[in-house]
Amino acid sequence: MTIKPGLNMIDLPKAYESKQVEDRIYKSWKEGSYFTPKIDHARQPFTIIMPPPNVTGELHIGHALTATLEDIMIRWHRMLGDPTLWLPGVDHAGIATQVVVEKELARQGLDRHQIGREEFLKHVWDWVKKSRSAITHQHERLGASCDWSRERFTLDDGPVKAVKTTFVNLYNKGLIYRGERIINWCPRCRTALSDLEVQNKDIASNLWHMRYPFEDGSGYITVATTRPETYLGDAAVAVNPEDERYTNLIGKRVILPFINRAIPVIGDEAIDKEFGTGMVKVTPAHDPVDFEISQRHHLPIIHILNPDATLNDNAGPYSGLDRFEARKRVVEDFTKEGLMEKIEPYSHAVPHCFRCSTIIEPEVSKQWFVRIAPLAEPAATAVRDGRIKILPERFTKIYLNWMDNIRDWCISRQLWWGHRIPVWYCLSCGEMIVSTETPTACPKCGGTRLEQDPDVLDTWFSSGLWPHSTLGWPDQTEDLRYFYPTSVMETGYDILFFWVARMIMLGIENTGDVPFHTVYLHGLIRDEKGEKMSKMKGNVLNPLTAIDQYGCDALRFALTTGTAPGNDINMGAHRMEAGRNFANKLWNAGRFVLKALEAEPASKDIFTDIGKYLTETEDRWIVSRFNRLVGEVDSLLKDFQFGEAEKQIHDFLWGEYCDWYIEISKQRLGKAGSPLPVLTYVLEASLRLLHPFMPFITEELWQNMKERLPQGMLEAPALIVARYPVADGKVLNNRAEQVMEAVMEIIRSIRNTRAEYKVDTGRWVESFIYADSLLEDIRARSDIIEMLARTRPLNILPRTSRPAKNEKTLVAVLRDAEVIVPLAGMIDLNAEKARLSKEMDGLQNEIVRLTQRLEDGQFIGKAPSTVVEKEKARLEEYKSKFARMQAELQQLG
RNA sequence: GGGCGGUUAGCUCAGUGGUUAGAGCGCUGCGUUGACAUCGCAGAGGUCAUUGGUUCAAGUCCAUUACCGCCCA
Repeated sequence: MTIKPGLNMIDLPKAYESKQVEDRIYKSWKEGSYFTPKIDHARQPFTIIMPPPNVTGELHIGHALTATLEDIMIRWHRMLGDPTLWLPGVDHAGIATQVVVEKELARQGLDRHQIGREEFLKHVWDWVKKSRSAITHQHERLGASCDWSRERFTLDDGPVKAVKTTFVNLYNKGLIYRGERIINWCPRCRTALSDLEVQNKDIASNLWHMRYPFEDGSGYITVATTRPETYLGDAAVAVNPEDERYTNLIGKRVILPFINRAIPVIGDEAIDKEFGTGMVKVTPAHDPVDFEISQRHHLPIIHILNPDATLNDNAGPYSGLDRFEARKRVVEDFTKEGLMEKIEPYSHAVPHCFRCSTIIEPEVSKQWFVRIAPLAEPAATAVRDGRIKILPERFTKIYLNWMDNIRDWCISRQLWWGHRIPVWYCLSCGEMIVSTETPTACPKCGGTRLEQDPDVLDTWFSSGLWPHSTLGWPDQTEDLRYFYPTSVMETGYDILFFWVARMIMLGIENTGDVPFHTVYLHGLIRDEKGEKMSKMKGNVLNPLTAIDQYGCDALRFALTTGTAPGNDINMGAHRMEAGRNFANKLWNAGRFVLKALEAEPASKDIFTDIGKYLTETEDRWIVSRFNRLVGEVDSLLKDFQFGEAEKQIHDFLWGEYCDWYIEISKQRLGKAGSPLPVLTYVLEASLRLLHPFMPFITEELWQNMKERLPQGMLEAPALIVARYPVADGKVLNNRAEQVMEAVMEIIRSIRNTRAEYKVDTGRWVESFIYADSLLEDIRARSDIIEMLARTRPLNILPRTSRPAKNEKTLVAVLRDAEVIVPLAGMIDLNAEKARLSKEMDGLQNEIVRLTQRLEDGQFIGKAPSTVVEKEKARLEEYKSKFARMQAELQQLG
């Protein structure tokens, strides 16, 4: 189908109005079904699985960057003709969503425990429905050309089946186990967390030196700790067995004050002799290192905390207190009794919940774990041997370092929202049943009183299956066979471990093949001052607000242009203004050409035979420059350098097409030998080149152009499915480029002179141009020089006819010409001489440098001949220029 | 403690060994030229953090120091 342009020429507004364009264009793309690929087994597909945004609420600016970069790749490949799939989806986001819905309930005065699990989940599903449609809408606003017909949610039947199947398989292989280990407990979320979900922050605190009296009354020992309240759970005091100060103490017993429990002094190599007093309290239930010590010495594990981090009955007089209040009281009591030897300021890393920033309690707990090393090894190998390439490359080392030091992954969460662990316990005989199907009876005793494990899985467990679960795994679907392994995984570097690493591990485990061939990691978006965006700081940039204000294409431009892969981006109004201004510039260039197309009938063979319309030097120049650009953009895109590619397109359109070609074309428009075919050809192809980056404005202009051209000239029904430009080496034209460089340089030098001497804008000035090898070519374009430099009469003469003496004139010595502007009575002769001398100094330095280089046998011998030739040419050019300047200087007297 | 990144114009940043290092914004001057003032023309502004090395050639590669930031423990 074709897209009807929204506006007729007469209504084409002077400024680009994104609001009049974007929704209409997006709708037309959807109606054309352009986002859904056609499976073609003769062709290699290009596939991106979109990182599923959390269903917690709205997209933020980071999602906008993800969507933009992925859309650029997707649109580019679609235009290359590849079967292109971009599969969108949403993540149920266990903790985050549960927290959001709990807050909603709290506003209504409700608590999830009051309404029960089933009722609570209904509320969550209501939330999910609303949030999903909001996210879809936002992606549409961003111009995301993803295949909505394949959209997935992590709690859809397919992904659920994938999760259960994976769990059961890993369990049967012995790679999932249930055990009592130290985990990270968030007392606010009231769930276990994985090591990755913990953020360590340095906190200025104290080191408390506490005295424990010996049981036999022979004095006391002193231990140093950062958590004095945990003394209530101490099972021993440990010293390094090689610490001569204390070896005699090993085997003695000390009393824990106030609770009067006796514990032994033990020796263990893990103790750092330098830390504190060299004597360390051992709290097995609440410290990872102490837990390991307790395993080695068979110490009892004494829990002192309730799930909400109040102290339990083991805490004796302190039971019922909050952990921080307990700390205060313990310190007070020890101090009162003379048992606090000293308190010294001490800064150390304290674990915090990544989600709610509450201080985490390490805690021994019975949880489900993935035995990860057997999965990590093939995942590391896949990157080491290049089956998966990580960009920017520096992240490879970070990835491998993490993989090589990986620790078992705690996957159970004490939440209600998520994938329920597919494990049942027989209440009759205690048998554990691990199954993808809900069992009806215990296979061991036949009992029917079965209870499913109440916990759910870590959200990242299901995310880790995403590239294959979305395509249908464990079923061998056509999509899975055709699109897997996918092409690129594009996401932020902040979730390299959380997500990318786990997708690689689980992808290889489940399918035997890598989930994607390339990992492209983008940076974080910061505010204009380079600070991290956060709701707390109030410096967040809402993508929809930005789109409303500047337009989608402007936002996309701001997010991707002039940025380096993997680097953080400072975003703000200035960048988006630049994007909007560029869109407006392009819009007006389009208006100019479209208007001309309405006035002049277009030739039918513009796009098939542009060669015959290249009548003037500037035509050959712009077409040559454009095709150079196409080649450059092609190699940049292949190299994932999207920002640089976009910048070059921008520079060409603004700096060459608009600033020069359009200006020059005005003179010939509407006459015989009109440049309209060239204007049209270059604009049309430029729109195709730019389309992946700025899809809306390019489509709108392209449709407007299509409507104004004879039927069939533009074959594609829409720009989104038009062919991406391919560089045509036959139209590259060095001579045309050299001549135009000279012409532009001449124009600039005259304009420069006019500005310097404040010649009125409207006034014509006479000028003389002396040239030799390019003389005829320059003379052929004298009308351009006249018009753009406002110079008349313009005398273009051979160098041989240069008079021996000037009057007081202004002189510019250029690469291929000298320009003389006689401005009688206005010239400051001394200033002119100084300017020339200064320029000659710079030139002289270069001449010396180049001469030395070219006399250096090493350089001649080792540098590539093209470089040597280039340098020789430069030297000649500089010498010539220098000599001509010298002559001019003498003439000035 | 280990690792990584950054340090380039007033600001924010590109620069993937080979012209006298670029862009956007800001700044200065001029401008109502029939695409565009969301614009045009012209201009000022840099010892590419430091020191040393590799190379015919270094902003670019290697090492060092300083400062800033991030990740891991």
